[in-house]
This record gives sequence, structure tokens and C-alpha cells, in this order.
Amino acid sequence: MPLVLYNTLTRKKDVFEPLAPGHVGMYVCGPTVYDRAHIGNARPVIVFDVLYRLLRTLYPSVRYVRNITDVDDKINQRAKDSGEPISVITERTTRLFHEDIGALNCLAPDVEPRATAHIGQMVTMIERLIAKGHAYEADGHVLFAVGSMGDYGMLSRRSKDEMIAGARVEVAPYKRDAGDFVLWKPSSDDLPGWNSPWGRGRPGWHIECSAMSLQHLGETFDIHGGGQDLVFPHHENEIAQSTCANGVPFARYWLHNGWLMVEGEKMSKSLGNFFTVRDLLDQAPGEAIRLAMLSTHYHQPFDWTADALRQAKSTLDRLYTALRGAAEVDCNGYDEAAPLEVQAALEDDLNTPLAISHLHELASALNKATGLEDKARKKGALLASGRVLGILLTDPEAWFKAGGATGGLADAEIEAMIAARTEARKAKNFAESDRLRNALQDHGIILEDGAAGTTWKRG
RNA sequence: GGCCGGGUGGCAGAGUGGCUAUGCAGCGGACUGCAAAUCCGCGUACGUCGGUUCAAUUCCGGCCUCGGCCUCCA
Repeated sequence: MPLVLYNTLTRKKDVFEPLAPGHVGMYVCGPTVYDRAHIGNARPVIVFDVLYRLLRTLYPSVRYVRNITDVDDKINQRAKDSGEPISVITERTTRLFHEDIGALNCLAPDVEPRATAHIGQMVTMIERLIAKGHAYEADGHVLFAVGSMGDYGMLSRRSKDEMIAGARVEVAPYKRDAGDFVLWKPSSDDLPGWNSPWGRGRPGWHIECSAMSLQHLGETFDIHGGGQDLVFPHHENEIAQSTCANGVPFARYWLHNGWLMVEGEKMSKSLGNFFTVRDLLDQAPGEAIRLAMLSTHYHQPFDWTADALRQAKSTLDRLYTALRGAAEVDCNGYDEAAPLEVQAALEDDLNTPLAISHLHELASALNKATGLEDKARKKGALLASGRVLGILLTDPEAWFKAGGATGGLADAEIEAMIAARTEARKAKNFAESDRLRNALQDHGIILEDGAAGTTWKRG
């Protein structure tokens, strides 16, 4: 099956073919580092991590670039409010971002460029745009002239007239066209700034991605991703800058993940439904958060609910239960590639919900498997499938016993009570046996009596 | 107002012109000292009104309805 991806540029599923055979270049818009990542930030990171993992199973060479935006007015504001130097804020936030998404089993990109390390490239690109008549200097700013580009608006499919008619913000008087956007703006002494042909200043929002993708992936590359809200204006403007500056097509496939809601409402601080990844990691394992995100197709809006998280956790319990039952089975040689149906689901525009349904089927098959060979085959298939999705990466025992450090009974205490219960059961003292089990249950410990003895897990 | 995406069983959520996923919850059974886990079985859903068709939840059109975006929010 060929890989097909829904391309915002064409508004349909397109068969994916890399520009250079065997090599894929992908750019995804990364975080602005002024505050901890919230779950809305986490969605594209997880979605494109799955795509990255899938691409790596299909192509020998994949170059994944995800930027860090470390120059931005929100960062400036944060520094002003807190009194902390900007570099302290951006470095700390970057480190926390890595921690948070690492806990969600997201692989590091191949390149993680920082905007402040590419100011020179941005200035060069702006100069080229001015030279080609696509940008102009006005009132200390450099602006991109949307009127200079014939098919501006091709990604978001809106005409310039519409944009002007719909403009809600007062148009700065120095703009030639209401749709013109800032490439470079002046900085006062108290703001970060770099010397440029237009005086000391800082870049506009969009130019960094054009400059960094050029630097690390070239003029034309395969995939550009991000949240749906970035389609306009951010990605539209990236296309304008890059195609006008380079004179060749920019990204070929544009992928956008849907918006994230919380309990049916838009997430916002004022509604009190605003969660950081860190908040959620205190409530559930990262794998459960990740799986919850993947339980809806990436293109759909995702409604984050307590129930969705609970369901994801219970799905993982079920899958890990199957793996735990086959702990002794050596599946070496059977776990290299995900089975066809899982691969096919993902190759069909990253249909993760369908892929997950196949994991359930594999778990059932593993539970029912009798022969060693059959078990090894199913276990290997389940593990390989999990790997593409970035789940089932933990040892099953560790999965079920996790959470002990944060309070409650220690493993040794639990083991001791189980031993006492086993003695009671041998003596047919079921009253005592049940008392012990209930006592453990009160601490969230669930016992399972099997042929090979009693196992336990933290519920 | 413009553009875009939805409305599927109690819930979540795929998908398909006829064979109607998957999971959770529920019910019945097997297993178990009792449980848990697992296994077996059960529930026949597709907003609405028309059209096309031998056949539509799936295609087309109208309507209702929900949501997103419309200059810097992922």
C-alpha cells in the first residue's frame, strides 16, 4: 500500500512520493518557549512523532526538523513581568519541553534549530525579498507585499479581498495593503534586537520558519506540518516568503492536525480547563496521554476528557496484560515489522484509531494463542505495532507496578501481605485471605490468582 | 458575512454502495474457594427531507445542527 496523506494544499488525500527517492524531509512548527507545554501543544508533537516513526519504517533516510521559537513578543512580555532574563526563560522552557514530550515517548527530531541562531539567514532572505520587489521598508519595519504575489492565499484558499473585508484589526497606516505582514520590526533598547540594514530590530513571526527550513531542508522539501490554526496566517505567509525569495516551490505536502478541546469546550485559562502536560503526567502515565491523543484521527478535532484518558489507560492495561501473559515468550525475529493491517491503517493518512483497533485484535489473538510459535508471532506483532505508535515500550511488570514511589504501600509490604494471604489460602482460611485482599484493594492493589501464583498490579 | 470540517449504537471512535470495525460500559455463561484477568455469547447505530440505484449510513441536493478559522492562539 502506498502512503497517502491528506494535503491541505490540494484538499484531498495525495499519494506521497518523496522528492528525492528514499529520502524524506519534514518540517514541523515547534513551540514558542515562554511557558510549559499544554496539551494542545502536545497534540502536533505526538501526531508528527507517529508520522516520523512511520516514515522511518518506509524510507532509509528521514530528516525531521522541528524548530524552537526563542524570539517572540510573548517571551519579551514574560521577561518583563517576571524580571528574569530572556535567555533564562527560553533555556528553562526548552528543557522542560524536552522533559514533558519525552515522557510522551516522542523521539527527538533530527534537527532542532533555534530562531535566534538563524537571524543572519532571516536577514538575508528579507534582503532578497526586497531586491525582488516582494517586500518594502516602511516606518522602520520591513513588510511583505502580498500584492506582489499572484497566488497569495493558495493554502488557506482565501482571496485578498476577503482578507481585507474580514480584517478585524486596525491596519497599520504604513502598510500598502491590509494583508501585508511584518518581516522585520524595530526594537527599542529594552527589547532583544539585532543589527540589520534596517536598524536594530527583530524578526517577524513567519520569517524564522522560512529561513530555518531553507537552511536545514533546502528550498523545496516534502512535508510541512503543524496545527490547523497555523494554516492562516502562519503557513500561508511562509509559503509567500519562501516561494518569492527562492523562486521555486516550497513544501509539497502540508499536514495539519485538528484543534484540541477540553470537555467539549475550547481550552482556555479563564474557563479553568487549561492543563499542562506536566499536570497530566501527575495523573496518568505518559503513554496513556499519548494513546488518548491517538484514539482520534489527527485531522479531527480532539475532545480531551477525563474519560478519554481513563479509556486510554484501560486500553494499555489490556494490551500490557496480554504481553504480561507472554512474558516468557521469546519473540525475537517476529517483532521487526508491524503486521500489514497496522501498517496499512497508518499508511492511509495516519489512521491511528483503526491501527489501535488492530492492536486490540492482536492482544486477543495473543491471549488465545496456545503454541509457543504462535505466541511469539502475536507478541512480536503487538510489540512492533506498539513501536510505530510509540506505545508498549515499557516492561509489563513495570507498567503494572508503577506509581509506588508516589505514596501508598511499598512493593515489599505488598509482597509480604500476599505471602501471608497465600498461607491463609493454603490453610483454607478464606476469611483471612479475603481480609488481606480487601486491605490491599483499599490501597489500590489488585490481586490476580493464576496457575503460577498470585500476581498484583496497581489499579 | 466568507472559508473549512463534523453530526455513527449508553459512551468513545473507525469505516463501507449490498457481507454493518474496535474498545469501554451493560447483560448472560465458562473459569475461580470468592475475586481479578482471560475466554465464549448477546445488543443491529449511522441528524433530517428528497434524489440517483436492484440496493444508501456510505453518492448527489436541500434543510437543521455543532465546531473551527478569518493578521501573529499549536
